[in-house]
Amino acid sequence: MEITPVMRKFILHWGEMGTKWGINRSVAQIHALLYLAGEPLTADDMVEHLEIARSNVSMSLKELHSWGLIRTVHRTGERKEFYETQYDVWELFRIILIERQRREIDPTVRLLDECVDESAAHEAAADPARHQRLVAMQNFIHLSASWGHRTSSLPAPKMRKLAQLGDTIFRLLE
Amino acid sequence: MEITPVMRKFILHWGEMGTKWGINRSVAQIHALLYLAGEPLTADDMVEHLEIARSNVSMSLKELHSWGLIRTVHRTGERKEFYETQYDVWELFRIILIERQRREIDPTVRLLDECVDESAAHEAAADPARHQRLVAMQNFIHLSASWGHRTSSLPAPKMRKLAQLGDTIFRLLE
DNA sequence: CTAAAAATTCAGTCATTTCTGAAATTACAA
DNA sequence: TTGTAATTTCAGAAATGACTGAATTTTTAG
Repeated sequence: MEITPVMRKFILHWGEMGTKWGINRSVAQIHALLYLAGEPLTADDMVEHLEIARSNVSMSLKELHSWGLIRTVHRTGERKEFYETQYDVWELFRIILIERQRREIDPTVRLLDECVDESAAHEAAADPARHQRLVAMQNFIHLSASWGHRTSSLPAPKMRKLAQLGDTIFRLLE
Repeated sequence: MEITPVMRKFILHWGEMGTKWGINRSVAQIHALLYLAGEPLTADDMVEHLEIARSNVSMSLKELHSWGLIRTVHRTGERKEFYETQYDVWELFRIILIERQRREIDPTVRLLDECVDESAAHEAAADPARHQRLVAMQNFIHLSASWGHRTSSLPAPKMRKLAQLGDTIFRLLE
């Protein structure tokens, strides 16, 4: 497997994009590389193509594993481990949605519930309007979380279908 | 205006959340403070409540301005400037959506279009399957961008309505 | 078992981002 | 104008996050 100019371009952009969304550059680059490669790669392949340290690859693979974005593949007659990602973009989207939900949205839901409860108990009387703003934010986050959960529990083909329903959905608003 | 325990809790969490999504902690905290305050505040208020340097506040306000998330308010008889944010969560969501679209999604659409074009011209023949994966990613990003643009050009009340249409929409999938 | 290969861990280094304080600029009241 | 208050800028300090290389652990072929 060789890196073509287009692959390099995509991988570099994906890495930058990752950093803007709170994802480590190496992690994003490795994922992009695996997606484009289309076949399982070894850690040493990644070292060679991305020019990063072996230990960095190891840590990044661990991270990708914890996200459920890659799996380890064994090849008969090969001692090294190979790593592979999902090739279905909708499946990838689903996995990332689930994880961000679990790591960031759900804790925020909990925090806002706590804030609203504590506010109701001790602070709402002193400033009802502020309490209302907290509740408004709570509602927003709850609604977002609900969309996230429902969407991510859809199988990938249904998610695609939902996304392609754009026209129909926006027509409902008229 | 005094900072209550609930306000402090919310502001600190918002700051942490910001860092996980690529937004500077001080910027997120200031925004949270303004949202909860419910009234325009001066830069010195922020220095006092968030315990950060005046210059940091100044830079962060500039950043919030560039996102269109705050506006400057003048008070008669007051020499200082006051700053205020939107209090409508849907309006806030709309503004953030537009900006992230403009800064990150749209450039990614462009990059993927370029990648697919260059691939078609020079690389697709050598590896048609990889070209197809690029196209799949391009479609995904285009679809996301389309949703983003349509959603963010909806007025806030319609956005809320759309979000609350969850049940109806998911029933369309059955 | 043993030895070599592969993978992982982690302390320390490097790079980037964030934050500060001093200085410069701008705004405005007198 | 002039002087003072307010704001902004920016160079450098501090903090954080990313990455490396050496050492350790795990795996497996012989």
